Amino acid sequence: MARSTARVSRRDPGTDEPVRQRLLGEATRLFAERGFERTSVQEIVAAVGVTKGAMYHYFDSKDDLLKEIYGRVLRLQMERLTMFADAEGPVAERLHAAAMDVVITSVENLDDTKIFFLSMHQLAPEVQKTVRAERRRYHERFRDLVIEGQRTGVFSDAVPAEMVVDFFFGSVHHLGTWYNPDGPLSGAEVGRHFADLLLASLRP
Amino acid sequence: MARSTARVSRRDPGTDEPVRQRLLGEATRLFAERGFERTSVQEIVAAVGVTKGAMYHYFDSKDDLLKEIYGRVLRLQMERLTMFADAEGPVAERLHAAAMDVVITSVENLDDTKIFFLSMHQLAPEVQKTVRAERRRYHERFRDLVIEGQRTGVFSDAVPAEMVVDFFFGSVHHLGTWYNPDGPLSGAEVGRHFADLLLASLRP
Amino acid sequence: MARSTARVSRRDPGTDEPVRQRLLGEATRLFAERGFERTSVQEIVAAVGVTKGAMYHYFDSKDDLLKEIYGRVLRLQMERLTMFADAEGPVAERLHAAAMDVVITSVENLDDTKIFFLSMHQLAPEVQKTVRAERRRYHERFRDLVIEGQRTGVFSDAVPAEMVVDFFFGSVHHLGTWYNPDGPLSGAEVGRHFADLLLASLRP
Amino acid sequence: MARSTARVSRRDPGTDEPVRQRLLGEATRLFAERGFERTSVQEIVAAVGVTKGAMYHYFDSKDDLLKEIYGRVLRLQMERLTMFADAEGPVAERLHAAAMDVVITSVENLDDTKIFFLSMHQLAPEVQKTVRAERRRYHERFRDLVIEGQRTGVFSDAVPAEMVVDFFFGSVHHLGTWYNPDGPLSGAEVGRHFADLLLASLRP
DNA sequence: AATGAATGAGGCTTCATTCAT
DNA sequence: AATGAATGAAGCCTCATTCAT
Repeated sequence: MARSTARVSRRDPGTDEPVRQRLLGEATRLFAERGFERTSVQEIVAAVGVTKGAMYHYFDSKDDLLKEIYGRVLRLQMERLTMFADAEGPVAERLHAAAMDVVITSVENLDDTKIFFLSMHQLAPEVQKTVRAERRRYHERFRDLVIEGQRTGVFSDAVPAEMVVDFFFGSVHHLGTWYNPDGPLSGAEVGRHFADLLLASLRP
Repeated sequence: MARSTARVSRRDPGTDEPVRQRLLGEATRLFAERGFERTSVQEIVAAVGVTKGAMYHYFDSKDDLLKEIYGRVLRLQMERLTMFADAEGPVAERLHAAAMDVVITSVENLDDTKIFFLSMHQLAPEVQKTVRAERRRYHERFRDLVIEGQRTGVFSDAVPAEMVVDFFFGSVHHLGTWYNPDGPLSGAEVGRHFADLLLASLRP
Repeated sequence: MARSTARVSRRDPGTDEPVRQRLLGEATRLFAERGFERTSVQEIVAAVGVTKGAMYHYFDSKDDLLKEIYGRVLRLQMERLTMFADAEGPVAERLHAAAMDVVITSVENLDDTKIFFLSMHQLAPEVQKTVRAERRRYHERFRDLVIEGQRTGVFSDAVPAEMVVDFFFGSVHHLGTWYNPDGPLSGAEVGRHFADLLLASLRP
Repeated sequence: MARSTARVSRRDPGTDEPVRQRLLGEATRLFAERGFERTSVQEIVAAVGVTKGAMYHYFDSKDDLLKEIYGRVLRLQMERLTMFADAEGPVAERLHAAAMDVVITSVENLDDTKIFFLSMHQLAPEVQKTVRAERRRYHERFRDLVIEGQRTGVFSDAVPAEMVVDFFFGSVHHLGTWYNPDGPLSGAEVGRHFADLLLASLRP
């Protein structure tokens, strides 16, 4: 029940009013916990302590809430990937760091991770398209690291880079299904293992 | 009222009534296409060409339809895994074959794959528990193969077997998200790549 | 409060179920009494003694109810006009009879008359177009009688036939605004006066 | 809270605040275009470029806006009728002029004409009563002209004066339904035709 | 003179399910 | 084996209005 997205409110201090952020926060928590369709607007506003009208003052619709959540996730993930991919150092190190980080971030915002693949259907077709396009760009950025390593002979090219990326991100996205924040493994530990597996599978 | 589930076992194509199977088939297609909650009973029966009464003759509820789908998937996957795991030959070969097969089967029944992780929320809590338990047994059977290899020194034990399995199945389950049957890659090709990556990551 | 549309149920005996007709009847009464927007679906079904679900079993939406009412009115009026216009006899007599009849029918179905011009806005654009087209055909049929009289010299052509028709039907349609069934004037009396005025204004 | 209506009398273009007039103007346009209920306060203020608070500063309520519109129409029409009825000259000429003028005025303020009969339902009962009373006085003033002509033998009394007036005004009020300012007919032309028809129908 | 956040009531509609036949 | 009418609960959303500033 930890509000996984608490860090988001730091995003734009000054502009973000409390109520809007609280609505987004509770919506995230509830969508992750019981799914978009099984969460009623009534439940969200009750959790925040306002009325429906307030929600419709800040958001166009229930779908709009979801859209905002997707936007937030996409923005955050791309930011972090760029940071690691553009760093200095050997490609193997950069890939390992980026891989570890996406696991850690996914675990820190586990609600977002759950929602991302559970609720794609609920987005309006055109929004879905935007999300997928943004997602593709993200994958491509990651894939380029693999290709870079393959070209320089650091990584094996037995399996196409594209597929390596799909393989890896499938694992990451499914963290929402099984990872338990109260369990024995920290996000960093899982991240290290996942990154190790990725790098191991790429050894020439 | 509960005439339905009793019949499930006689799934021989010749004995089974067409209507029941067609209902299950269309439900699977529609749940995969647009999600459980966004599919109405009306749409399912319309797709089959019968009325609601017919559906409620064969199934207790809309949830019951979903339960049947889960049952079918779990049964099939366990059957196939057992077949490959219990075969003769070196553990590396058996693991590779099982890994490839689960990909191929997931791709052949892509709708089932999509539904499995999309609709877990919709199952009644006790059914969810059963499904998770069955799923755990499945993972354990797979994990045992990895452990066997680690114990015999064929596989590295740098990463815990449990985690290797979670890593691998995350990738498999996410096939529903990106795999396109009309695309350039056959299920067998993806299966081979995935199995190769798994084995590569386990090299000592 | 007389159900002005009672005669409609004779339209298709055998096919029309009681509930559907009763819904249409109460909707007509209430739309005329307080306007479409100020009548809630709840009020309609309460007046009939069923639940909302029943209404949505027979009609697609509240708008659909209105559409049906328009269809009924248009059908009835065209039928009657055709009957009088196609009769035997001098054109002056036929026009007088048709004019009288439209007044009598408008008064007998006063609720329909009120609704017709009050609720055009509420129809979906495409339905509105259909209604207007049908209405135009009706006017043209009437106008043709005037033209026939003008061509044969029975009527003056000082004012264009088109305008004579608009002039006359404005009066007819506004009956809903002032006519009181419990007042001193019968529909036939008003009809005679209106028809007399029409014919008088057409004297050469 | 009731600061608004006091101001109505100072309608001199120079003294009046722009905002109040613009609100009334856009409200008139929108009510005519899509009906009172289908126009939201939000749409009105957006069209003017202010916020809701501004509207509630000048008007007590949305209904108050409508009341003002009715008041404006009633005042204007009575003013003009009085002008023509009290003029010099034979009654036939005065009636013809008054009849023509009401058509021209109705066409010049076509939005008002549309609203008048479309939105009567939306007025509070007591306001409705006032409007109807004022309207009756208006009709009576017109009817008196007809009676004057009938008594002096200039007009036929085959049809009661009351009915002649209802007949004529039905036509006038319905202009909002069909008259198109961009069409081939000017208001004056329609006015002449309508007045001619009225006079023709009254020929002894 | 005007804003913008927030309310609260009410509206339309969807839908899984039941039941008599 | 199957129909079709009907229910009842719940859901999303709109909107006129208020109020502190």
